[in-house]
Amino acid sequence: MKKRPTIYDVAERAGVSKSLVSLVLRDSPRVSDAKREAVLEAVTALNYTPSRLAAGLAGTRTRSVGVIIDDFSNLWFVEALAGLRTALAEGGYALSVADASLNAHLGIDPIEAFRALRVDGIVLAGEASAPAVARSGVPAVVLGVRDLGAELAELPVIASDEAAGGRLATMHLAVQGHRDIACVSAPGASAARRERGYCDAIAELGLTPTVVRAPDTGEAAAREVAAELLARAESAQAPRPTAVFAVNDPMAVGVIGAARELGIAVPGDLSVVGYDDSPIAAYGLVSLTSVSGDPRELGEAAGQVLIAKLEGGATQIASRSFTPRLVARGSVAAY
Amino acid sequence: MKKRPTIYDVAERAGVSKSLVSLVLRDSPRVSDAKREAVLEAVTALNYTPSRLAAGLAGTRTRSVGVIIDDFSNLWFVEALAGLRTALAEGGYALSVADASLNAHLGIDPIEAFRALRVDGIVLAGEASAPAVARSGVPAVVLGVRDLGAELAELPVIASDEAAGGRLATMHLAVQGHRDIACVSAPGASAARRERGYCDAIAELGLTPTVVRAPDTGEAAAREVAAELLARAESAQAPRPTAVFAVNDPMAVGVIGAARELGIAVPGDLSVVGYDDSPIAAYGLVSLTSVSGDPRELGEAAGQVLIAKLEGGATQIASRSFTPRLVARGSVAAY
DNA sequence: TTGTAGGCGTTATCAG
DNA sequence: CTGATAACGCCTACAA
Repeated sequence: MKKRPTIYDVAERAGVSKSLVSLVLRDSPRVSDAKREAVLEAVTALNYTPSRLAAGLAGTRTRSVGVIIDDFSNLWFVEALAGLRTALAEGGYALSVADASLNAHLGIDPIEAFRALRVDGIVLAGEASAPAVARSGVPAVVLGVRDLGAELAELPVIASDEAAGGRLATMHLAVQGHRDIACVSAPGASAARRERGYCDAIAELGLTPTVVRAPDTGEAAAREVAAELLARAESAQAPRPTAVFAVNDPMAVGVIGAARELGIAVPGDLSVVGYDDSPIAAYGLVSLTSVSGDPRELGEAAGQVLIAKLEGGATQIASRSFTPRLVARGSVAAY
Repeated sequence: MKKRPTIYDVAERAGVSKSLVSLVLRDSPRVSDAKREAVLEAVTALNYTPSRLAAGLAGTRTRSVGVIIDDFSNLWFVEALAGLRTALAEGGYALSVADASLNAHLGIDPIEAFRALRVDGIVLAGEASAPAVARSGVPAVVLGVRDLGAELAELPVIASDEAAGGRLATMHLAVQGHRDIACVSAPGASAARRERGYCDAIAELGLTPTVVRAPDTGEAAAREVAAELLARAESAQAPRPTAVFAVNDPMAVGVIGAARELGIAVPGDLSVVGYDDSPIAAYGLVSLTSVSGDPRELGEAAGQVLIAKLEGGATQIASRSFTPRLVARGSVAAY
């Protein structure tokens, strides 16, 4: 097994100095075409791949950024990641991702891992600890979560306005004539913001809020609490809702499932709105009206803000908020 | 902004030499407890994080492996990744992931990127080009796909026996008394293997195969072809199937959706089996019987095989095949 | 058990 | 424009 070719090998084969090779590789303008071609030829001939390790060590930066993701199984992150990649690719940055929940389970600190990698910047996607990242001293942006920690840490926050999304969903139902609109919520900062949007809208409309909180954000938990909510007799104090806003799509599917088991037709007898516009919402069997935060757009914005921070130097905080939109499908009917 | 502390700083503060620090960090046994503690104390006091860049450059390996994933949005990979992480964490390996489809779109070659990172090994998850990886000379294993390319390249393959899975699903339906069992398939190697399992089982049972292929692996495409399949009048030549095996869960949901639109009850008039046991299969609204390949177990196995290959030296090919199992839910009824 | 010296493959800084 | 030369931070013999 022969050793990898180095920049020396390339230089020798091309008949130039090592520095010239380095310049060509980072396409500096001040290189004669002849020499440049000679170098390029040598590179391909030797199947040479420059070492990022050495480059990072010697240079002032690694041109890499780390992304800390809460939970990979959330499709939201996948889209956001795609947006990030495209934005960062333009700046020539490579990105490496870490799964916060899993790494925690394994006893690994992703921030520490990224410091060891000497990443130029960090993107915090999800409800991870912004203060810890800020303390690490690595330039960072927070993607998708507007919480106190991030703002205290003075990190830019690129987020969807989830309260506005909750409001949007609720208003959509109200416009369809619904007045008994319930909210199936869950633990977590994200759910809390969506729920607050619901409450604000309800208050604004002069209606009575009904919030039930499932023990977790999954479909099964939502199905159970929804079953209870829908099964209760139509008493004067708490009439059965004619519409439900669930704080995420799986939970909305849980609500629909519960309704179906009780013989309540959707959208005939019950309208349902979800959140995130995940793939399941588009399934024919579900056809769920949902609020979309366009995670891809968020990801791109986060990448741009981070690049600006890294290259522009002392850029301002530059947080950005995006307003979600409603994707209407077949789970809502007029009352 | 002060510079990062280096191993020199730690050594100085602890009153020892740089090499001793290096030994402590890699917990070599031959270090006196007193010195060890002094070093550890200095490390935390200085908030020192060793540079993987420098370590990789100087050492004989980087203790990192790259994972090339076909398409992040496939939940299957998420589980497999978790398994990989746990297995590789035991060996002290860090892993970095690349998204094949997205990187291709951006014009980046993940193999090249990993070579630049000097990863010790590569895990190929999905239908990427095994030969190219083999050519790169980096030790690698293929996770989840048994195709010709990998075997020709003499890479270990850790895969679920998908043909067995297709067979399993079909037999399950046959045991329930179904005789007109159709298969809703799609393009791709994976679907092809599952479909072949179906065909084998059908042949073995002496039944007539009915395969319809959707243009892609999505729910919508499956819904359309299923609608056509189910709508056709009960002619002598092609009776309407009483059961359908779909090569993945979203497609199965598409089949159920099509049935519902046609007023065909599931599982009353039509039984459906999916594949992958994705989260949606467990949703109450869907309650889909599905074949499970246990991707997490696969991931762990792949990690172990790769570690063996990296540390054991000249280990054999050591491919491993896992037999999937059936997860029975509510979408199948006796005929 | 501890310390010393050399080198890993680049980039960056200066002279030519 | 081009070509030496010194870092970069660590590992790995080897010597003490």
